[in-house]
Amino acid sequence: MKLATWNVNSIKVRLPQLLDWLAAAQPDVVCLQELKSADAGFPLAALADAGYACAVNGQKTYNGVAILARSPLAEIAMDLPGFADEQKRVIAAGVQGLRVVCVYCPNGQAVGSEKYEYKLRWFAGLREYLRVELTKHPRLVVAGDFNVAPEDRDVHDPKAWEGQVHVSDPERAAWRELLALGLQDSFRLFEQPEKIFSWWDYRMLGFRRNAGLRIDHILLSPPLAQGCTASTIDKAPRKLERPSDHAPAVVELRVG
DNA sequence: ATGGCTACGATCCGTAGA
Repeated sequence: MKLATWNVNSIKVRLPQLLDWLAAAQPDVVCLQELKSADAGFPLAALADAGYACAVNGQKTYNGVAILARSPLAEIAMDLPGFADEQKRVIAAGVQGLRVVCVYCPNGQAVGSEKYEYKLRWFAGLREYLRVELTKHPRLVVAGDFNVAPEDRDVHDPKAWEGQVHVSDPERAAWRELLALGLQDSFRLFEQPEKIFSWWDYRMLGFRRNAGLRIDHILLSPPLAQGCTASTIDKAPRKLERPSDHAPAVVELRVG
């Protein structure tokens, strides 16, 4: 099974690129973030024509997440239970014997800001949610835009980014608390080339200079990590005209 | 020089992303 996550930065603008990418990459399951669309504006029909069922937790202008799958989606759940939040950042579903949680973690804006404090509270809520999910679903995938670069090797210029939002110690500690639940960063299950990133700033020729961060991740519970045969980032869509600023992260899983 | 793009929803600029 091929499972992917992609922050598309507007489903409306990116739909043609998404359809092309689905046809080329042939993923079985795709987690999408930053739809920037209400449920009513989500292109269900176009994706059905492409062979995908969809579970959507949409929001106008900001946020919004969805799971696409070539097999039926079951037990769809929205948001973090017990964490009051207007922002649509989480959707989960059962698919092909897996539990898939799609997340769009807060950006945090700047260390010390109100949004940064919200980000840290949100991660605590996510951790508690995933702790419970793992007890119910041993075969768990958590995929999405985490807005955290876990280590300095996930940052193009660690010196320039030192202490900044996305790399600060409290954010990285929140990330490590997710791993402490027993989840594994699929990307680091394998030997990887240096300077592989999933996001590049639109400004300053970020992509051309490979001035990026690895902030889009696919976490796997132990039984799934054991059956993971590849974890990569597909830079191809980032090279197109009018791209998302994020590239898809992709895993190959052996599933029973 | 703390900016530089891009998307959105409001106008002809502000908010947000990362």
